[in-house]
Amino acid sequence: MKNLEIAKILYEIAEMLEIKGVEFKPRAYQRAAQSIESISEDIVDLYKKGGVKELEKIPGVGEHIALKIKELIETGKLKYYEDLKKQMPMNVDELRHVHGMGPKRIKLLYQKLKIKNLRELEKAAKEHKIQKIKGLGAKVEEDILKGIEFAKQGHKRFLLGYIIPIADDIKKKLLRIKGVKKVEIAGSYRRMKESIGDIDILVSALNPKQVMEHFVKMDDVSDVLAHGATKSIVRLNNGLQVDVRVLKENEFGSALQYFTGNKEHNIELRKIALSKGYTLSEYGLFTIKGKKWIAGRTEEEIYKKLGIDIMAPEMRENIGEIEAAKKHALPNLIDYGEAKGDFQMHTIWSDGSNSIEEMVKSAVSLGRKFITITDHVGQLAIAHALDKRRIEKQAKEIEKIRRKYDNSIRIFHGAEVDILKNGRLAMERNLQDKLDVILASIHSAFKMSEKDMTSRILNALDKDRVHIFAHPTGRLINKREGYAVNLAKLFEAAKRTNTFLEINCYPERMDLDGVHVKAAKDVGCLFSIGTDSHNKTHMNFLKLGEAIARRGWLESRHVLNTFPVNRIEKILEGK
DNA sequence: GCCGTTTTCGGCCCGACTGTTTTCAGTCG
Repeated sequence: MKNLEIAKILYEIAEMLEIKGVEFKPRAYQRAAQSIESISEDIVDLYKKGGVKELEKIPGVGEHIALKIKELIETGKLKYYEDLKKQMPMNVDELRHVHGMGPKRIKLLYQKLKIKNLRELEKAAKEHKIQKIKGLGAKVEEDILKGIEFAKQGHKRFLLGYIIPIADDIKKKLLRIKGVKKVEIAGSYRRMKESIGDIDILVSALNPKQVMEHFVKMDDVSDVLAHGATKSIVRLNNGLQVDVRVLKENEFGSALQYFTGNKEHNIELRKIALSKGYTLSEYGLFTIKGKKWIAGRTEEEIYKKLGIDIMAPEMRENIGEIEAAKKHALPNLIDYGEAKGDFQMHTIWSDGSNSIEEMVKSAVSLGRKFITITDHVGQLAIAHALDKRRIEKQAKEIEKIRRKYDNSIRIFHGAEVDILKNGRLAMERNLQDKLDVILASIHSAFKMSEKDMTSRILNALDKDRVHIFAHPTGRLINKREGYAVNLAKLFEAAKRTNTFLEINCYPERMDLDGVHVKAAKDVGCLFSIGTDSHNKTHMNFLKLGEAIARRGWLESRHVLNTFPVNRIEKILEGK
């Protein structure tokens, strides 16, 4: 049983309790679920290590939820959950994903119309039965139908790498409206989360109404979901939801703080505010008595008044940053622009679409100090994997290009080599020794058991010349889960063998992610960033890698890409 | 059900927008 499976069950329990009208418990289950989602340790390992007591150390997990998790791990089932489901004739999970369907309406529609699932909800709406219920109306019915349409398309999250240009474009459009002074994009975009659900934009302007008018009429808007005096929400043609709020100047900092979140981080902050006799909202920090305004113009002054250090938005996930900020022990994060080069890219030699020289030219124009050509080697026929003969030929071409560009950039000759099923690299050892950088990765037999996959990888790290273990979990966002691997053992092996863990920042991969990076850093691992570029425009993804590093609390000393090139050379040669 | 610089009981984050209403409940973030 995996963390995400357990979290999902806890979320479902929360939803069912909400429908039953139980107070406070839903929040408790949600909080526990959220917490379990965001820890990097395998919850089964935690339980094996220290039993129920160890589980209770997870924030939001107390005695009772810990016992329920124990039951899930040991029996694969949970009686409390099964009993709740028996009391709940409708498919709560399905109905909850329709925009506008909350617990109260799910309950009401079951009581009045016996609606149990999406299909029955759609039927009732089309037959106009919903608008006849007291408290609902024609508009609600229409919105439900729209919500069903959207839910049917699948509610995948959008990839940060592809959303950044769209968000920046909207920002530019808003800045062009007369009277607009400031525009900031908050939310998961500002936290640089690898996937985002919607975009939250904050505007400081003299004329809120006019901003709202312009915003809902932008090109590319397919639906207006809300249009108020200071807040509007639209959906773009690609399905992305965008929220805009207009604020007064002395609210801007508190709003930016609030809408950056995440939610759990904010809840913790508000509790701190209450403990100090303040109340915190998007409109500012106020005294409880008398509602006197204390702060809100900037984020800095809010954190300061709360007595804690301000941290980078990327860290605000309630995974320990507030405790660190209280103790003035926040890390000195790697900055954007500190990664001076790239440790993974492909060319027309394997499955890329640009030549080596085109990649080099592009890298030079981006100011990169080094790049690494890492075409595929191994069994990936689809990727035109290289064999020994072609690697030697490629080496000659790289040598030629090096002479041409020598002063402007260091070109490492590397390869991304498959780790075969038997745990050996698909490249003979004496050839490994001729290359500057060996990336090893899994591209086949994904479905091995965790035990077998773990020893497959560890074997390669131990016996072959592996500088970097690439895209360590193998996940593809929205497409497939990673393969089963014991990350604790992997991290320990990476440290023992001086293997860098890759932060692969191709938008679909973003692998490792921030949570795993933080866990690996805590055991002493080091990292390399690779864009995994398959054409020259992909090299721009490098800053996404820096973002993951920041989300994983890394300092520049943890990231090979920030080292001077001659030091990188020494480190690579040392293996 | 969880949690503690108001500690083992009594709280639990806060506000905008919408639709269906004549003052508010429900949903969302």
